[in-house]
Amino acid sequence: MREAILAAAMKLFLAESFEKTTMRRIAQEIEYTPGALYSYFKDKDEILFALHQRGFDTLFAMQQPALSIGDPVERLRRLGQIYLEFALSNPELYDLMFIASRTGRSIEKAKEWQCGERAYGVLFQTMSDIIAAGRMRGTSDPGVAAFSAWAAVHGMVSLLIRNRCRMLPEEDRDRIVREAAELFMEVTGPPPE
Amino acid sequence: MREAILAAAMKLFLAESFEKTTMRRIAQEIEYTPGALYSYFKDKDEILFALHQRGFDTLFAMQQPALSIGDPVERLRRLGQIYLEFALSNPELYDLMFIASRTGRSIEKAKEWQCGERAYGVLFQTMSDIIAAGRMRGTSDPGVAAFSAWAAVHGMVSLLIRNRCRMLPEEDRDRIVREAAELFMEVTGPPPE
Amino acid sequence: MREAILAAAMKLFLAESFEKTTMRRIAQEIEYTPGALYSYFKDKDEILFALHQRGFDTLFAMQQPALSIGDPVERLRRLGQIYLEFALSNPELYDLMFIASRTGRSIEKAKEWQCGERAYGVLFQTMSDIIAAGRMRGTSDPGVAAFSAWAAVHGMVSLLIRNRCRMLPEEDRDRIVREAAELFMEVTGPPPE
Amino acid sequence: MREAILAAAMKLFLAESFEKTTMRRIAQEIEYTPGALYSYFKDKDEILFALHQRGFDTLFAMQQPALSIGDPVERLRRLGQIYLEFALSNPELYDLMFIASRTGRSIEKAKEWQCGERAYGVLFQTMSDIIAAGRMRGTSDPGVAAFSAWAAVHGMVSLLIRNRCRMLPEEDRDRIVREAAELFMEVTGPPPE
DNA sequence: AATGAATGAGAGTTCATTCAT
DNA sequence: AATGAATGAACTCTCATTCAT
Repeated sequence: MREAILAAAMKLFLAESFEKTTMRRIAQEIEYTPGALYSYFKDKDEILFALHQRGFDTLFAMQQPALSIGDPVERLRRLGQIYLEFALSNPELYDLMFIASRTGRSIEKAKEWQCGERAYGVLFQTMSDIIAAGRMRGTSDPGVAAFSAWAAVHGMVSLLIRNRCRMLPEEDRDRIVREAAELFMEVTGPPPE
Repeated sequence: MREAILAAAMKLFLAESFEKTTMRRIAQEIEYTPGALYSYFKDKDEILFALHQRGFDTLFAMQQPALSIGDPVERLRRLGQIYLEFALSNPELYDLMFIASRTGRSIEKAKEWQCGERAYGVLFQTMSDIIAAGRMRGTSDPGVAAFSAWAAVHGMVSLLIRNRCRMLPEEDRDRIVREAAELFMEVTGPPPE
Repeated sequence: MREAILAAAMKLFLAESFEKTTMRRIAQEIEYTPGALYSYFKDKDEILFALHQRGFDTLFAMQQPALSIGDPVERLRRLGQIYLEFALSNPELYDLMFIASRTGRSIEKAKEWQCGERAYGVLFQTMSDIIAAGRMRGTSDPGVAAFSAWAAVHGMVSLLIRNRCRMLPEEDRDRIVREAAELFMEVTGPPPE
Repeated sequence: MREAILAAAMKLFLAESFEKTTMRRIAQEIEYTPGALYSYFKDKDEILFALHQRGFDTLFAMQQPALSIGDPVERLRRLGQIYLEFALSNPELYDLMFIASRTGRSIEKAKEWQCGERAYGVLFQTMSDIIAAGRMRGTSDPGVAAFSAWAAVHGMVSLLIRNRCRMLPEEDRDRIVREAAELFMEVTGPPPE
């Protein structure tokens, strides 16, 4: 039942826009009255927050298989692919998680980004490992490296999602994204002898 | 006269926020009535679009000094710095240009991104030069290289603007951004002998 | 069972406020669902009305000890004190009984003020006694005297409850109320020789 | 124009109740859309507050002729009559001023009761004069005396307005009110020799 | 070219109440 | 007798927009 509401909310995110996802429309979508939503969620924020968490849970689950990869460079490559896969197959969810303006307090709360930070932690650890292995070219600060890597994939994804890539021919986008991600991998170097 | 309207709109944009830039407030700012705006602009979209273009003009102007830098790697570095500078000192405007959902159809029009593409062209050309000079490590496709570079800076900026960086200590952000940008420069290599 | 509902409603009434006493909260208080209330009371009005009556019962009970006071002037004084005590320690209930606009028709019904009139009867009788004893200064009409006395205390109470007494220093209110009530007693005179 | 809105608001106070006077209904009354009201008043509070002030202005104006009465006891009597006259011929306005629950902040503000305190000041001064002339029986505190007198008339009026006087025969009410007010005058005494 | 007045749609939210189960 | 789920109407307020003047 909460399920149906969340599904409707998500659908509206996708079809329309973040700002146009109103309580009224969600209700209309599931053919209920607006008031009914308040039996399941305290307010609009709580709906948004639930979607949010759902997204992070999904992302985290997708990351798991990569964690067992021993070579940290290879692990980074795989994490990047997973991130892209997640983002491009759940664009509206990604939008909510990483792009949308925060409206309510729910997203401001400390708790909220526990999930976000968990995912970030995975990346940070991988970068530390790469640096420790002497395989990072330009920095020895894992914070810098992690942010840089995250930004590289987020940048691509968010340009695509918010449709700022008209200059990339539609049919080449997949290839370009893949190769651009691979290009970023050049910041890592070969193993030292 | 359009000038005054746009100036007022821009002021609100920069000072306050995207959502608070209402027709009422723009009108109030220039001490006119809301209705008066409609003599100069068809609707709110058209004002937004004009701000848009103005943003691109500014960015383009800021890029100019870099164009005369002979070494294309150095030119790329400078272009990146300029981009960051533009974005971080005009966050609301940057938001409108590169992040905001397109609300109206005016921004959907083909014409729209002529300006965006002009700025992109500068980057593309620089990447071509780098590749031609044999200084790009991982790719020989200037489209891939340009997109990758753009995504790297856009990613950082948009995470910052939309406030997804709580894990970065406030006081380190500037440094981290600078170093992360520099890290990306590692995708370029030394000149071949 | 009705009992529990009324107790909960009364609790909310006394603790919070008239407007916050909603069906939802009453139900929540007794850990039932809102709908359940409708098995015991036709509607919200009926609950309000029952509280009403309960208030009058309480007031009437509080009045009892005073009735045995032989000296009617002394009895009046005591009745006034009791009235003030009741009102100021149950302000929300007093509000419902004597100030609130009648919302539903239940309170409009003739029946309703039987209880009110019973309390009034006590006062009326006391005034008659005072007049009969030749101790009322300005009138020989017990109706006039009773209304006047009631109005004197109700006036004070209702100004306090509805918060129109900002000009009285907070710390003096109790004293002023007590002395103002005593001042009214001056309308009675000494026993004739 | 503001006039029409205030008139409609007042009419609703009278016909329905304080709480049922909504923006929608006011708008409907004057056959406008709700939004239109916001051109003339910032919000609902401001409408209420305007009515409020209007009431106090009227009351204050009505008090003026009495101020020149030299004998303070006579002046008090006249002020009481004026108060009753004001209240009973503007019951819904009186209700708003002295009975209605305060909803918004406007009535909470300090400024607000300047007008109320002005009217109270007139009464306070009169009581001081009476005490100075040695004509007050039971107290020498003008604060007590003023509050007591105010409460006496307010009590009568508010019982009448909120319709708690079913025990008074309709046709006797005027007389009873008049005589009850006169009875209160007994708290003043004859001039000392 | 500009105003003043007004519209109409829509926002989130809350409430008393109903009714099949 | 009681629940769970839902309704429908109401609330205040804001906004882009229109249009006669």
